Amino acid sequence: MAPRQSPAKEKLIGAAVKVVREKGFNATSVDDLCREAGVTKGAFFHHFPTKVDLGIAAAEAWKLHANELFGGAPYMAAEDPLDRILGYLDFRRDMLDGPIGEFTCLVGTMVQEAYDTLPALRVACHDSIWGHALTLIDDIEAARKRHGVTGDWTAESLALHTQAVLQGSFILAKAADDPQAARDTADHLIRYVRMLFNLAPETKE
Amino acid sequence: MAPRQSPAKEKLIGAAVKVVREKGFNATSVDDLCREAGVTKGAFFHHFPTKVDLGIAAAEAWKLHANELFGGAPYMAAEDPLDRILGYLDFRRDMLDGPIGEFTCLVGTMVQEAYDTLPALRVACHDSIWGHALTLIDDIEAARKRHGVTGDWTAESLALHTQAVLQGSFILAKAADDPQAARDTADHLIRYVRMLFNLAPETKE
DNA sequence: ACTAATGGACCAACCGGTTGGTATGTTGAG
DNA sequence: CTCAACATACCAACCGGTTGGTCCATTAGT
Repeated sequence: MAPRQSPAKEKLIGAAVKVVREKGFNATSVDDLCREAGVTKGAFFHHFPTKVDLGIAAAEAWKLHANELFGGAPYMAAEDPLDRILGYLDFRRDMLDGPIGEFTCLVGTMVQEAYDTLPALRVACHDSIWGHALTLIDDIEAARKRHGVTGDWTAESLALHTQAVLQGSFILAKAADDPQAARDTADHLIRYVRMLFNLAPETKE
Repeated sequence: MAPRQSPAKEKLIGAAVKVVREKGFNATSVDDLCREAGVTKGAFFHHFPTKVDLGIAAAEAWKLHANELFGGAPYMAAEDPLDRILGYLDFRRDMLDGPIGEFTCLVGTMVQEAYDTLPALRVACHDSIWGHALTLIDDIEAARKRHGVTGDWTAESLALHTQAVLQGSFILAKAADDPQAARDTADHLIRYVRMLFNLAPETKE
């Protein structure tokens, strides 16, 4: 019983998350992944038929990781759904610090390389991004009702917009080799959401 | 004199812009580029010492292309700098249509793969993005003065924010294999800028 | 309880094709 | 004649993936 997933498989997924975020999917070789995971090539192809399949598994693991990380964060305990949304955005902004490979998005990186050439991986990245955005929609809708906010936009499009801004902020951070521009753009996003909900601008500390 | 740059060089840069946008930098081989450009490998390495150098040249060409395209657009004739900004954003949104590889950003794609492994290419991508954002700053600053808008943000950060949102919208379009989500996020950006300048929401047609 | 068969996890060595890059030649304009 | 602009042929390294096998825990037969 207790099948307990084989350690090599988990180690390879973890290695993929780490190395692909640094080097991209195509530039990461199977040997790179095996070296990082501390397993042999035989083990790799025992668990994954192709390199793309590991990418897909990593995208799925990434979605689970995100939903666990953000679903269990302290701000999720707030009673007002708007506070949960603003708490989420603050949390995302404050994450934009330290080494760039440690706060950027695995699936956003992969889908840039895969969208036209590796359709199965593209779908896995889509599911990962949309799956995370989905967790925001209910709170956005609830906050809208609670605070009587109307406007010509949908909860889904705003949820996706937050993800787009964050993905774009990662690109700025990578281009500048500095997370400051990413934080600035996250601040604009926060300002926008506050304006949509008729809140005063964030007070500077 | 009119040295007229050698045709093979121009053709290779054009091929790089096209193929790298579709497949990414690493997945694009030198042979791919030569085939697309209709030149031989000898011509390639006659003009570019390495593949990365072609990437850098393509990033520079991309910046020139962007500044020409947006600098010469009709909305640039508007007298009010705010109208130029809003015209620019509308133009960017309306571009989000057709095949994905034809409206996405070359340097945004490349820098995702290059930021940690190919520093020279990362710098070229940075210069390309920042160089384009720079062209927006003066209008933002002028619009701010003209319309008496204050607020806790800088013209530079807003210019970069517009680029981040667009880059993020490309990722959504690639993930979904559909530009609709990209247009929706561009609409949020437009709504945000209008709110910053105290304008009423865009009227639906 | 002992054993033989089964099958998943894993490994080292290897394979053919592709990669970025080079060496050497050819051509045509000034 | 010279020199830039190409073209042809080639190479060593690396790529994703395959091979044939070992180790070992579980299970079925007796």
